[in-house]
Amino acid sequence: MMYYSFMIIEQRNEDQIKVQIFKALADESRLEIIRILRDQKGELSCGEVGERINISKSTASYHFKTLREAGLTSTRKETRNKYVKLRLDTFEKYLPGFLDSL
Amino acid sequence: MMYYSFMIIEQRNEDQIKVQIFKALADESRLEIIRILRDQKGELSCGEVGERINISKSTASYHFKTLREAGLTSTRKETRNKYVKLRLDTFEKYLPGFLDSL
DNA sequence: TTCATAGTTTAAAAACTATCGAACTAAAAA
DNA sequence: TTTTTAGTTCGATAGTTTTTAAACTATGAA
Repeated sequence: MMYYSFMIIEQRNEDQIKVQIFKALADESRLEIIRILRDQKGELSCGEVGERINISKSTASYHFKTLREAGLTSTRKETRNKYVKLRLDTFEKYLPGFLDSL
Repeated sequence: MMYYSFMIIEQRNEDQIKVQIFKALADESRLEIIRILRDQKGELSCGEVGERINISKSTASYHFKTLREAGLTSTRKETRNKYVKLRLDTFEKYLPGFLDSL
């Protein structure tokens, strides 16, 4: 029997993924961001979203990172802007029906 | 126009309720507790649940309080024990489909 | 009454989270 | 080339969360 180092690199398990998602959702500013993105039915730049909820740009950036790392949003960079949208696949998989009730 | 003091007691709004629920769900021990209670399809005492996931009784008590205050569980005291069960109404209202996928 | 059991509360430490301004980076506009 | 714009990163700070041991409460058993 051979042991490979990659064997002990424990894969992030499903509960840890869920915990990360719930942490990302457990903040009023981020719920607002999600609601804005849902209603927009498309992409918005980080700046446009940040403006609407009145937080500093560094705080906004922090929230976008939190959402992105939880797999709840994806971003696309175009010229100077960064466009954010919801990852509907993640919402569907882990929180079916949630977006409609938000 | 008359003003009543209760008018300015701002009602805990829906987002705050959701944030509290997501905070309660954002912990591996509590996800385990919820899974145990779901599979039990009935009540268990706090002690019985705590034993199954190997945490100290004060930590267990803290987690039960967190879940209860988020409206995710209810408890009934009988003799020396306190029996916990899920509040399916809350799960249905805020997280339809979640329990099945947990 | 005394002892044991089940659970809560408290206090404190350690880890984590949210926020902001300032400095920074990269790309577009002048 | 220089300046402006959009966003990220850093450092500091204030507040929150998780955990444990110890003290406490309430109930049932001996």
